[in-house]
Amino acid sequence: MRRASRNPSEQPSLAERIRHEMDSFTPSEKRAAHLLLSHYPFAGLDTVAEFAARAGISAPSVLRFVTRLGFGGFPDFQKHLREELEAQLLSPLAKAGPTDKSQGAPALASFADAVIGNLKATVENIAPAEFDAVVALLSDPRQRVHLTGGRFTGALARYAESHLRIVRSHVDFIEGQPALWRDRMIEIGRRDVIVAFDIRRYQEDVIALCETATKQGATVVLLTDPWLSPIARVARHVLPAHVAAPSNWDSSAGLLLLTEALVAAVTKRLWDTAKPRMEAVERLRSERT
Amino acid sequence: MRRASRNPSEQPSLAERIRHEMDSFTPSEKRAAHLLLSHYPFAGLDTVAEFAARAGISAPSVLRFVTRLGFGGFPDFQKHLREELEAQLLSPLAKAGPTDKSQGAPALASFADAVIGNLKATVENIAPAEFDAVVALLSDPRQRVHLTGGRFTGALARYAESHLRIVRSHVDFIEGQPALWRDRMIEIGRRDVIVAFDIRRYQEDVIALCETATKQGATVVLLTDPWLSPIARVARHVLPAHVAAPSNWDSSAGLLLLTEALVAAVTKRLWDTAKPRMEAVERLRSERT
DNA sequence: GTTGTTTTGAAATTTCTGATACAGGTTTTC
DNA sequence: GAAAACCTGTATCAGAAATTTCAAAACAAC
Repeated sequence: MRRASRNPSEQPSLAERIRHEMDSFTPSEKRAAHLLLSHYPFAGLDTVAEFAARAGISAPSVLRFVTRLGFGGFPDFQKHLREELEAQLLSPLAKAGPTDKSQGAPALASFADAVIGNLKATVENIAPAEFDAVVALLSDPRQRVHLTGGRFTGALARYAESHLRIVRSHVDFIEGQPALWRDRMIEIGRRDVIVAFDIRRYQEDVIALCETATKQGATVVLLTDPWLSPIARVARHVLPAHVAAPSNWDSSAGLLLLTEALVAAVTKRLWDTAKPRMEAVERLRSERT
Repeated sequence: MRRASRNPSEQPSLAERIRHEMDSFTPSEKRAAHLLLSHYPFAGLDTVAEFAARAGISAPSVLRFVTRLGFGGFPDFQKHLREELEAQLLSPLAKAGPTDKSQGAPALASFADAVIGNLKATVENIAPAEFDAVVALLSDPRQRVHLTGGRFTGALARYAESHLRIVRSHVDFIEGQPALWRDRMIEIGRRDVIVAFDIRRYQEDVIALCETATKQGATVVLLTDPWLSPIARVARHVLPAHVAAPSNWDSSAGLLLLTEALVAAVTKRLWDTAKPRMEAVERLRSERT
């Protein structure tokens, strides 16, 4: 056990220790640990009863947890949290070096760094007017909205659909395979919006779908990577997202960010009609149970 | 709108109020006030007795002080301090993003800030051992991997499936509805891994699926929010992600981050077998064209 | 299956904290 | 200078919170 320096910038934070010992905990202890880490350290400043209730375990389990961490009792534990918090808040260094990426899962941390970089780059490269125009389009109740995507991005289209379909009507998901959408195309026209997700290894069938829809007079919104899918040629609006990651696969986090931001904006804009819809859905869900 | 503006720059801090009302305090109250301000807000987080001793006054005087500030009692007072502290500590993240949110789409920029904050918090709260254990599990060719999720998170499960299915064999997606998976359960056993996505408004059918699978001897991996789905009780591994966003919906970006990081790690680990598989898929795709 | 071990929560117990009543002292006011 | 109003601390109480005990349940090993 080497004796680390006692300098204030160093943080042998309790959180770190917990993370490190996580696998040696019992199931109940893990629940306590997760709760604490998720709201570190505030979750631990409540009473034992409150903490136990939030973690979904019993009070004694909480006590055993803190004892296991080496504290004499719950008050001791809380005192430590307070002191740690105070030290961290007072130390200006703490703010400078936020993430202790020293050890642990370097893979996860560096991956996250890359993704965060993507998000920032994505936001900066989006034309605000373009974003707003898409929001306006998706908020127009007269338009019918269809979502589609490729092998991987299809999941994002589904994600968008599952939210939008609650917020407004006339929302659906179109499978990528031509055989599945060819027939529908006769009904597609000026009042339809196609939101297409398509990134590198652009997918023929999605491209074909958008081209066909455009010919019918539909409006195409494209979410793609910075190299732009060929769909950009026919798309009315294009929102590119950075996708590079330290992986053999691209990261879709930027696309998800745009998707969620769009959904949030549309929900806000249609709030008067969206709210009762959301409540109705909630009611139906509870009835089923 | 019940809640006053949540804007971070605003500071209706209790400290400010105390400073303002300072001259209307009695001598004892002033001592209490000074102590509190000198170590704000930590001095107030101790017990009444401790606080009284440090301030050099009696416990009842402390009680009168907090009552005078408008709190129902000492616990109320402490709760307020904790909440204020928490809000203050979390806000720097929001400010951190110096993206030029001045113009056009402030919605997008602030949304991105919140998401980035989520990602950081998510990474910090993941136990490396837990992450690694999940990677090992998903990299085990003897295990069969099944992915599932709820209304919204189902899309993430599909996203994971579409990647994993290329990297390794025995990967599939299970629809949430019990009618669709009940039959399959007879084949689920010790050699099966269920990766479940479940966030707030935890979904009964997904919970039921995991419980059933656990009884059959399967291993459950759970990706959830910090409040932990009930599935955590039966899950072998739990990876929580922060989901709060300035929206009527939660953000799944943290879950996506974890998903992509897992896929990246598994791909790397299984690279020897994954590479030929990926090439084969590529070949098939080009042939079809 | 059966046994031994570990984990867990309900309930009883103990400790301690926050709250209150009251009396002594101080300042204010006429 | 006396009375009133006001602070303040001591002693005490009520209640809540942490802790311990113990038996049931889950789990693992055989």
